Amino acid sequence: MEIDRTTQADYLKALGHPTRIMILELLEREGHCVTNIGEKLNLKQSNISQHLGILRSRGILSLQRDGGLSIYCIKDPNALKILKMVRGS
Amino acid sequence: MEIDRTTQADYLKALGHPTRIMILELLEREGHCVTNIGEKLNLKQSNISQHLGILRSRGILSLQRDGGLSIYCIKDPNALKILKMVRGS
DNA sequence: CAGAAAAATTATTATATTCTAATAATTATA
DNA sequence: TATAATTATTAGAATATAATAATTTTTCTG
Repeated sequence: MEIDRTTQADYLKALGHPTRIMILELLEREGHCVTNIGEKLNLKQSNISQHLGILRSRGILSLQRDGGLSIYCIKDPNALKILKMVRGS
Repeated sequence: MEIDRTTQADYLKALGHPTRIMILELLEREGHCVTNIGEKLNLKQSNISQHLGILRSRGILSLQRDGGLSIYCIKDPNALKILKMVRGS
C-alpha cells in the first residue's frame, strides 16, 4: 500500500516536539502510565494526555489498560531509530 | 557535542511538511534551481524559496550558485534515509 | 452505590506555521 | 548602465498547534 506525503508529514510532525521526544525516550526502556510520565517530565496531566494521544493516533505508541491505569508503550520501533538518526545528523 | 531536543524537534518539523518532502524527493537524484523546483511542483516561487530556506537552515540542503541560478542539493543524506524509514513504518 | 483516583476531553488563549502578494535584492546580458 | 531574469525577503491573513484550566468520563475500591 502507498503512504501519501501528508501522512508521512503528520508522522514526522508527531515526532517533532520536545515533549514528545522526551516521552519516547522515557518509554524506550519500558511502558509508563500517564500520571507517571507527567511526574517524570514535570508537566500537566492534560498536556501529557494530549501528546500521548497524538503519538498514539500516528501508530507510534500503543496503550494497554492495567487496572485503573493507562500504560503507554512504544509500538513503532522505527520512531526510536529515527530519533537516533536525527541525533547523528 | 550534545544536540538538544528542541533542535531535534526543529529538524523533524522541517521534514514534516508535504511540500518539503516533495522537494527532497525531487533533489534526491540531482540538484535543481528554485524556478525549476517551482515548476515541477507547480507552486509559487516565494513559497518554494521559503521552504528551501527552512530546509537549508536545518542543514538538510545546501545551496551553490551557478551563474544567476541558486542550485539546491541534498546536504544531509540522513534526511532521505529518515523519509524511507517513515514510508516503511 | 458513593467517593476517590486516573485519564480523556473540551474550551480558551497564546503562539507558530503557512500561503499569497508585493517588493527588494542580486546577477546576467544587451 | 539599463533591462530582464532569478531569487530572497517582507507583510498580512488564514490556519494549525500548544498549553492551561476546567470538566467529564472511566475505573477502582470501600
